[in-house]
Amino acid sequence: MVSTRGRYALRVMIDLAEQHKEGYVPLKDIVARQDLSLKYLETIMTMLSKAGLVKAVHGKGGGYRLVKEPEEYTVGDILRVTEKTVVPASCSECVGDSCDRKGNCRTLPFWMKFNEVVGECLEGTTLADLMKE
Amino acid sequence: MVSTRGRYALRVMIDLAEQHKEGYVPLKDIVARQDLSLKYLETIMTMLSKAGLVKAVHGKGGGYRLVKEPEEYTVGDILRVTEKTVVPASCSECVGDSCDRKGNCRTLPFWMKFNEVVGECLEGTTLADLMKE
DNA sequence: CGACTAAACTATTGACATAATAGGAAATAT
DNA sequence: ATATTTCCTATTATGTCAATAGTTTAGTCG
Repeated sequence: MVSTRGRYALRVMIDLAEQHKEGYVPLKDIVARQDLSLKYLETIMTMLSKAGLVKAVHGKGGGYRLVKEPEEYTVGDILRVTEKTVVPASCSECVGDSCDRKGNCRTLPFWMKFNEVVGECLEGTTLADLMKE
Repeated sequence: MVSTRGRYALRVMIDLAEQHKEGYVPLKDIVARQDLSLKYLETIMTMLSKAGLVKAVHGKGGGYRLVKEPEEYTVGDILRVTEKTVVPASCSECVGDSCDRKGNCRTLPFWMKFNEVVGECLEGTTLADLMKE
């Protein structure tokens, strides 16, 4: 389940995409438009900034802006930053791992498939797609 | 992310499906085959039993057995019992809900789509499918 | 009936993640 | 200088998960 943090991050990124031509956008403005807590969003933005998804500028006239074009961000790119895990089951990773049941595991193929389906949906949608909705 | 509980539940259900002709199977046997904690599995089995997915019989010669045929259980049926939530984002439910942003929400269509894709994968696979793997 | 077996119930523990808030420090434009 | 805005470092409350333990209830078999 995608957390509140991830859903907020997505909303903010869409907001930034819509203001993409306007230069740096202060959080204050985004908070006003999206009706979210400033303090909470600060922690989220710091994550996005550290991950290199947005560029931040301190001080007056500063704020955040996208580093790339909206169509270059997938939903997965964004959620991977804020969610502890996006992989739907830890088993999806146990292929090269220390799971002693691999080889004759009845469930592994399903988890792999599940992981693939979720991944396709996450990587197949960009910010630009969401702006059109 | 699907929890350990859900993954164990799926494994046990597959195990029960394989022993489907054998009558009631005590947890002790399953634990031996699957190498899981008896006490922890008890709590999981009680959930499955209360939900009506398996029938339980106390005492000597007792144990658990499937109520229906393996092909009649989808993975979703099982995970819905053990997972607090299988819906990938709470937004997927906010359609008829109190979310004051619906109507002009940029993210809702994506969450709906995501929910649908996950649902298809979960409902499109049965215990019988997993036995073949 | 009585011993045995197995599920069911209740409770507890530790670990961890999430959501949200708070105060101050560092950077930057005017 | 001052106002603005990001960044850093807590802290709190809440909730879930994973696992274990002890006891009770419900059947079976001799």
